[in-house]
Amino acid sequence: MKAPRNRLSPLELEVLRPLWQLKQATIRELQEALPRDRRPEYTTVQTIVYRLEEKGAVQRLKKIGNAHVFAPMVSPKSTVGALVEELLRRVGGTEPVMAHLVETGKIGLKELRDLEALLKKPDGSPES
Amino acid sequence: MKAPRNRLSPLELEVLRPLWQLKQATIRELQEALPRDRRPEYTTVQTIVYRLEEKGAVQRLKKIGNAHVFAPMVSPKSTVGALVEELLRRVGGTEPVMAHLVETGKIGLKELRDLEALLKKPDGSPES
DNA sequence: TGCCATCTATTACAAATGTAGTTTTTGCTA
DNA sequence: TAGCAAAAACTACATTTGTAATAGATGGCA
Repeated sequence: MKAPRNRLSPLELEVLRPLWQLKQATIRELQEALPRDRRPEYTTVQTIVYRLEEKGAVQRLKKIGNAHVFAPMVSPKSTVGALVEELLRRVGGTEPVMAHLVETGKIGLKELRDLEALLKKPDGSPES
Repeated sequence: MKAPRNRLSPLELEVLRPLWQLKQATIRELQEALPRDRRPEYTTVQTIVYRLEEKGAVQRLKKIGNAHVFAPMVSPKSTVGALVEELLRRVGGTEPVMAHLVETGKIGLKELRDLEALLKKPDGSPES
């Protein structure tokens, strides 16, 4: 899976995320996977899915009953990667981001040590 | 300085950044502060500055000759903070972000140790 | 086998964003 | 003080995004 042709809008990403979880889903399922508060109408989700399709981020996999089943064509990893890279460009590098994470306590000693340990070990054992 | 009323678009942030550096500047100066490649027309920068003004992110400070001088009304810290927070929401937490930074080598052992040291020391000595 | 619930496909539209042209004002200089 | 260069103000417009309505197709059940 590679990066989608275009950047994904916030709502597009919101719809894509449950699809990563479910591996494959209908529009109805994607709509219902969204939190009951900010859950758009069915046709809104439909529009978003169609746009994701145009952007090459999802694909029609098959049909069940009269409903299409969609599958993601981009991985969480590459998508998140692109978003992070974009942020880094926008704020001017890694440093301000790390500063924020540390200052707000989102990253603490424990997390840092975990990462360090992870770095010293050759590499990704848990191929999640 | 608090967070601006609304979120800043990418281009708005690009224009705001040199203003943080310069502390205060005219539209012309802001335009010229942008990299020669992607440098928009004067009136484009003007529009962006006006929008930043509407959003409460900058303010007219004074007039020099016939030109207005603008000053930032939001700090880099709060603005970057908001952007990072938004990213975290969008990708679902700190972890995927850190994973990306480590995997791409943007954060290495050295950086981790620096941060650790920084965390153990009470707090920000270098009030940059 | 016909009907209805459910989908699909198509169309719409306002707000935000990027981009810039045109018109009006203004301050300095000859 | 008149004119001009530069800036300010205003207007414009295509694209993207969020949001959804409507019209047309279809498959399963009575």
